[in-house]
Amino acid sequence: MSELKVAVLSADARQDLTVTTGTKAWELFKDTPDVVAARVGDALKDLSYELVDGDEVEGVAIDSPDGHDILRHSTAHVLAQAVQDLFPDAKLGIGPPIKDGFYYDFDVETPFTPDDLAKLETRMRKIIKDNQRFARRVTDDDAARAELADEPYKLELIGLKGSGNADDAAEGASAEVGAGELTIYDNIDRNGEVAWKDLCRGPHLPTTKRIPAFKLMRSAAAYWRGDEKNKQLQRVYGTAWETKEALEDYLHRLEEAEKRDHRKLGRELDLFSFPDEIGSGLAVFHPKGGVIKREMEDYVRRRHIEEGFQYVGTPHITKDQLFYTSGHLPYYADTMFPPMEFEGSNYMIKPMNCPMHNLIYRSRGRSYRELPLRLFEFGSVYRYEKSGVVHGLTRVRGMTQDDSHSYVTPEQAPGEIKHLLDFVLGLLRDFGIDDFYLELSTRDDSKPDKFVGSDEDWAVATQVLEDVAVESGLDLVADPGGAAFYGPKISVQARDAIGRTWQMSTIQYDFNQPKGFGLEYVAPDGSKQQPVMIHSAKFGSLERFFGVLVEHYAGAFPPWLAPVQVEAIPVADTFSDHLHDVARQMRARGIRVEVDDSDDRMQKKIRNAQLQKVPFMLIAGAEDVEKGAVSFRYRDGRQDNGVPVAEAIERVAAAIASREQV
RNA sequence: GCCGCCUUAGCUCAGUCGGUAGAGCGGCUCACUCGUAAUGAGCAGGUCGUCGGUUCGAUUCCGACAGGCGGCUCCA
Repeated sequence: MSELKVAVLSADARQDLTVTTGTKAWELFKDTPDVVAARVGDALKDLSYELVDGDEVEGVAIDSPDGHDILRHSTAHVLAQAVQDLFPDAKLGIGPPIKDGFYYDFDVETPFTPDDLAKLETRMRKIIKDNQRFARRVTDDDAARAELADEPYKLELIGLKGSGNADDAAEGASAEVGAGELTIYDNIDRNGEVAWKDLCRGPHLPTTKRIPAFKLMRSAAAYWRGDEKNKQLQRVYGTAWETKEALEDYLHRLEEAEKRDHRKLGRELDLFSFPDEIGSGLAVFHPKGGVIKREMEDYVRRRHIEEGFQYVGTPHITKDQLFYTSGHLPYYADTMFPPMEFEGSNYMIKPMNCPMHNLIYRSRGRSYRELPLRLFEFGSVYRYEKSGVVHGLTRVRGMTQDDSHSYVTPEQAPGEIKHLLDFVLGLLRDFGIDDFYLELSTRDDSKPDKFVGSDEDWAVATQVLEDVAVESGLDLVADPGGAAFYGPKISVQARDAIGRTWQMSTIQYDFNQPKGFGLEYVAPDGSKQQPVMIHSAKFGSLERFFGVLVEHYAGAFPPWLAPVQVEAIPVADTFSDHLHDVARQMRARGIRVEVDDSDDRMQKKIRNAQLQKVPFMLIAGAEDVEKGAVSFRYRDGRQDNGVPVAEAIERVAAAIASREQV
C-alpha cells in the first residue's frame, strides 16, 4: 500500500486529496456530487476504476462536455436495462451520447408507443432510485461472445472491436477509451447482484443515482449501423442533465426553437405555402414572402455585378444529351425528374445550371485576356428528392440557386477561390450571419467509382482549396468522401442566432466539366488551353436561405428585408388622413408602409403590428396632427413621442439603408 | 425510399362507443371613435384529405393513395 496524490477538479474548485492505492475512485468521489468521472493520464476513466500508483487523477465535472457525455451514456444504459426488463425479447443495438442527449437502439417485435415510453421512464426511475453501481470489467473476444450469445448485434460489434477496427462512430463520443480492449459494464444492485450488463467502453457514472434529471423524447426507426440495407431497429431518444433546472431549461430552449420554425412563421406571417395541389416540396411565395425574396435577389444580383460577375439567363429544360456531356446523368439520374419525350428527343428539367453556363462560355472563342470569366444567374432547378426528405423550405424539390461559375486559368484558381470566399462571407454578414466555420469535402479513395478524374488532378484541386481555407483563419473541418463527383469543395457552415449550423455557400473546384465540354481559351503563346471552372453558390438555394433567415431572425426581419417596414396607426379614425399623408411621403421614398384604418381599437392594431413583427409603428392622435408629428414606436416597445414627420421619415430611411437590425 | 404517428372551418383544436358536426381566433356586417399587445353584438364559413370496401347507414371501422410530422437513409 502506498499513498497517492489526487487532484479533484469540479466545476469551480480544486480539491487535493491523498489516498492509498487500491481505493475505488467512485468511493473517493461519492461525496463530491458534481464530479462524475476521473481522468487518468490522458484517458478518461470512470469511477469504478482502481487507482494505480503514479497515475494522475482528475475529476470531470458533470456539467462539462465530457461529464454530459458520461451522464447521458449512463442514462442510455439505464434505458436499455428498463427496456429489457419490460420487453425481455428486445435485443440491444448501440446507445451513444449525442448532442443534448442520447439514444439506444433495440430490435423489438413492435415499435414503442408513447405509452411504452412513459412506462419505460417509470421503470428507469426505479433503477435510478435503486442506486446500482456501474462496474467495469475487462474481458476478451471469446469470453464476451459466450456471455452475450443472446445479443446478435453485440456479437457483431465484438468482431469489429476485437480486431482492432474499433468503429468510433458506432459508439459515439465516448469511444475514445479502450479501443482494442474489450470491456463489459455490470450494473450491480444493492445486494451485490448483477442486475444488467452491456458491452461498452465506458466511462460511466459511479452509480445510477447520480442521474439527476432525464426524459425520454421520442422513438423512431433507424437502420442498424446506419446502413439502408440493414434491418431497422427502434431507436429511443432521451436527454439527461445535471439538474432538474438544466433539464427544464433545455425543454424550454426546444420550445423557443419551435417558435422560430420557419414553417410555422411562414404561415403566421403569410410568407409562403406549399399547396397540395402543386405537390410536395414546391413552394409558392405570397406577397409578403415575395417582397423578402425580391430584396434578397436584388441585393445579391447587385453584389455579384460589383464583384465582376455577368448576369445571365438559361432555360428550365434541356435535351438529356447535355447531362451526358456534363457527366451528371449516370451519377444523378435517380434524383432528376423523369424525361419528357417529344420531337424525337428526351427533354429533362435541369437539376443544375453549370452545363448551360458552359455552353455560354463555349459560344465563341475565348482569350486568356477574358479570364476570369464570371457568369451568374438565379437558376430554377428541380430535383426529385425522396418523399421522406422534403422539409419546409430547407429541403425542397424546386429551388432557385444563386449559382455562379468562374472560368479561370489554373494559375488564377487560388486567387479566384480566395476572392469567392471573401465575397460569400461578406454577403452572409450583410444578412446578419457572421459565425462561420469551413468544411473541406474531399474524395473517398475507397470508392473510386463515385468520382471522376485523375489522382493528380484531385490532389491539385484539393490542395488549392485547402490552402485558401487555411489562409482564411476560420476553423476547418474535414469531410472525407463528401466531394462532388467532379471535384472537391469548400462549404461555409454558418451558425444561426440560436447556435444551429447550416451548410450555406459552396465553392467547388472542377477540372472535369471543362474537359467534357471541350472548353478552351487561347493562351498568350497562341496555344489552346483548358480552363478550370469554379462553381459557387452563395446561399445554396434562395428558398433554403429564406428559411434559415426566418429562423435566424425569428421572423423579425431587419427593416431592409421586412415586408412591411412601417405600420401607421391612428388613435382614432379621424386621424387617419394625417397618416395617409405621411404614408404617401414615405412611399415616395420607397418605404413599404401600411396605414391600419380598420375599425379595430388602437391597442389591437399595435398588437397586430407587433405580432407581424413590423419594425416601426407610427402612431398619431390629436396632438400629433396639430404639431405635424407622430409617435415613433420600435418593435421592441421603445417609443419617441412628438417626432416631426420629416424626421420620422429620415429615421426609417436611414434604418433601411443601413441594412442593420433594429 | 424505410419505420411510426397524424389529416375535422383560413388557423389552433374539441367531438361523434357508426345515425352527415362544435369552440376560440381569423373573415364579413353593424354599433362604438377610443393614446400604446385583444370593444361588443350578429352573420357567413365544413362532401370531417381523396378514392374504394364493410354496413340499412361511414367523418367514425378496414384498405389503397395523397399530403403532413418525427426519425433513418440521402442531400451534386
